[in-house]
Amino acid sequence: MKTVKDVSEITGVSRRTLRYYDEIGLLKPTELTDAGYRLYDNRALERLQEIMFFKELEIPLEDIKNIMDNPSYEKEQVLLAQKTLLEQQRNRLNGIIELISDVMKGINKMSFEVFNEEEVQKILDHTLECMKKESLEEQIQKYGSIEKYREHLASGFSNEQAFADVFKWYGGKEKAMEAIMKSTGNTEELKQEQDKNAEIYKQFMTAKESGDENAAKEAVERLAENYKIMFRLDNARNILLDLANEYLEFPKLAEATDNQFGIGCSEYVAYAIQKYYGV
Amino acid sequence: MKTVKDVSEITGVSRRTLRYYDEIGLLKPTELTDAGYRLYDNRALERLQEIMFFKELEIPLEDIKNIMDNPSYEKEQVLLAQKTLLEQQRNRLNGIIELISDVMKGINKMSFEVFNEEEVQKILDHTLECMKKESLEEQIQKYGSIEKYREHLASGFSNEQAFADVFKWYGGKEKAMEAIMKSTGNTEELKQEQDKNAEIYKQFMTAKESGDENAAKEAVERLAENYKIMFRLDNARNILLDLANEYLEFPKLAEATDNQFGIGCSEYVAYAIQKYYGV
DNA sequence: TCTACCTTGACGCAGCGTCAGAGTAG
DNA sequence: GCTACTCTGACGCTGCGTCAAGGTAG
Repeated sequence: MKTVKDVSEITGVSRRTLRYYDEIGLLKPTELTDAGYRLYDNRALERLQEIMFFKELEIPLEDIKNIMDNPSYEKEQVLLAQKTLLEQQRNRLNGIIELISDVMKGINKMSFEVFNEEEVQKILDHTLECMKKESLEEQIQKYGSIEKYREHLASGFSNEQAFADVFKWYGGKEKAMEAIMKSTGNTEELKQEQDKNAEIYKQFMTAKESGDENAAKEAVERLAENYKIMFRLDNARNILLDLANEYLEFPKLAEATDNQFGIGCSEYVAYAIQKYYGV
Repeated sequence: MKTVKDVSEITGVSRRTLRYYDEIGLLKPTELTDAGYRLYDNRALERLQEIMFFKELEIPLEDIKNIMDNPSYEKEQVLLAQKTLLEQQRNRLNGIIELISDVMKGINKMSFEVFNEEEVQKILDHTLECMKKESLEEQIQKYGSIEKYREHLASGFSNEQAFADVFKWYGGKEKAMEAIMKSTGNTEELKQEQDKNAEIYKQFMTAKESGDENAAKEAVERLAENYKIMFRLDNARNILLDLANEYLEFPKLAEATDNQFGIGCSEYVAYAIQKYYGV
């Protein structure tokens, strides 16, 4: 029979932990002395070893208790579930690590303010200037007048949620400004990336049909690269995660995509993105 | 000015969270009404966005507060530290994921008991039988008699800590028994793996001198493979981590290794292992 | 009697979720 | 006066670390 100190020294588990495991009924001492001292035999030690093993796998104590007290509780199933969970966590960490790396590359440009009135006007001026005449006239027809159209654009910029998103994607005002100024105009250039996007979506559908998870993973990586180029982003994680949410929450957007690339496409892409980033 | 509900809806941050951030002084409302209602302006929203950004990077709220309230607190430094931390966590997860995979392959053999007296005798018999005559006689000379030597071996098996370790490495009695029975005998075969081990240690030293972290990582992987073969293990994570601990805690073992492969070798190997598994 | 053990109880940690009970804006 | 908001407690969660005050084994 071993006292708490013995057990603690043999196994490296702290006395407090032994007390706690007794409290929650995970590891009861074999026997109690008259004075209430906890005594453990070898069987208890073995049980403790098994507990430590499962604990290393980051399995919650409550689950460990179930696994061990309930033989019918299939260990294999628990292990598989835990593995999946940990893989997800790892993917999430990978996404965050990449995000940090990308942010650090442009750290000196970080500035966390949002556009003011003047800046919005500047962006609008630039946008309208850069628009080709035909498409501008089209919009004017649609909105009645250039002022109305300008108002419409401005409303997009005063939408609080949009601000929040822009902030999230670009990590700051300066960068967003810069990116917008650069991108409002070169519709020609954008065409290329849009074509590439379509190609990537086809890759998603191929992956979907063959059930090739690795191909889906690669497609997400390519999509991220393309988004970085298209939107002048340092990192595409946030914008892709938002895209996934939109696909899942707004049927209209999902429908449009599905019409173009096949039914279930948007949903598949959304889940692939979420899986890749571990959310 | 926005109420808590407004802010919550715009940013997706819960009301309770806003209250908590007020409590800990991370985000104070811009103003309080006479009735004590919290009101936030756009600047507060911007600050909240920045908070959310850092929170996504898993940076503790206390650190976020420091970063934001103290401009001298170098963001770059914090980000780098956080990145390192997350990489470490990821490595740990990778190690555990691999451990689970390997355990699941042999899940049907899992049985969490430790050797009993009879089994120990069986192992000892087998060991002595398999020993070559010369080396056996050598040991008899050393210990005085075969009984003394047998006792010495048995003492190794009744060492509680040794039990705990064996359990940890093999994940169960059955597997450990099997492995021991198989391995006590073929000293010839073992020689090969020992040579390979020496080669791997040389690779560690090369990596050490050139500062090539990737080479060190590969060496750890090779070492793990070799240990799996040498000790008939399903997974080498635990035994390597124990090895690293021993190198760092017992100078005698470290010295022996250093004498063979160069000064600082054991320490380097130990840290490489720990880094690889993220501990 | 001294010392090295042992006991229980209770607070603290991080970051909120989730009630409850009571006041307030429109 | 109704409803939808707001407020401030206060407990709960996980897995222990870390005192504190007091009993016990040898």
